[in-house]
Amino acid sequence: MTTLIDSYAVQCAKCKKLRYIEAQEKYEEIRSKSPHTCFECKSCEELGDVHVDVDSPNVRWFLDQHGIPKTPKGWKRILVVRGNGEKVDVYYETPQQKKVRSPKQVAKFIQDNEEFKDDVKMEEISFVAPKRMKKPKS
DNA sequence: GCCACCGGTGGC
DNA sequence: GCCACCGGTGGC
Repeated sequence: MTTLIDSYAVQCAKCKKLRYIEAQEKYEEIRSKSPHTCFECKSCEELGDVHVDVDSPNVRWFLDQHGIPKTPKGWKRILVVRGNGEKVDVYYETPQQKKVRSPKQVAKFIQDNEEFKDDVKMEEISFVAPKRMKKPKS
């Protein structure tokens, strides 16, 4: 069974609470601007959405890097959690539903599909994977 | 034959 | 030592 990352949360720069972000697109928007533009809650008074338990048997937590570019229109960024739950593989799906998994393959795709070359730039693609969150050392 | 998935490693 | 990237292959 394939496990995909399909839920996203961000931390408010002010109150430090975590907020779920409904859509991947919205999440990517926030991530692309971070850390230069910090996310803030609409209302810090409201209770946080989630409590991170890195040892939870039900939920896996991965931490994303800042500044990953927004996925180009027509493309999909797919995050597959490996069987052991420790590592995530990043794939992109092209507008033709072809999966690519390295910058080299993206470059080749652009080369082979001249008609799409204006829709995607190498700088808009990042295979940097989120990392499994670990318990902070006490 | 394809491709989802994982292992290994070069480059940092 | 880590991890982005790629090679190889088992299962279909």
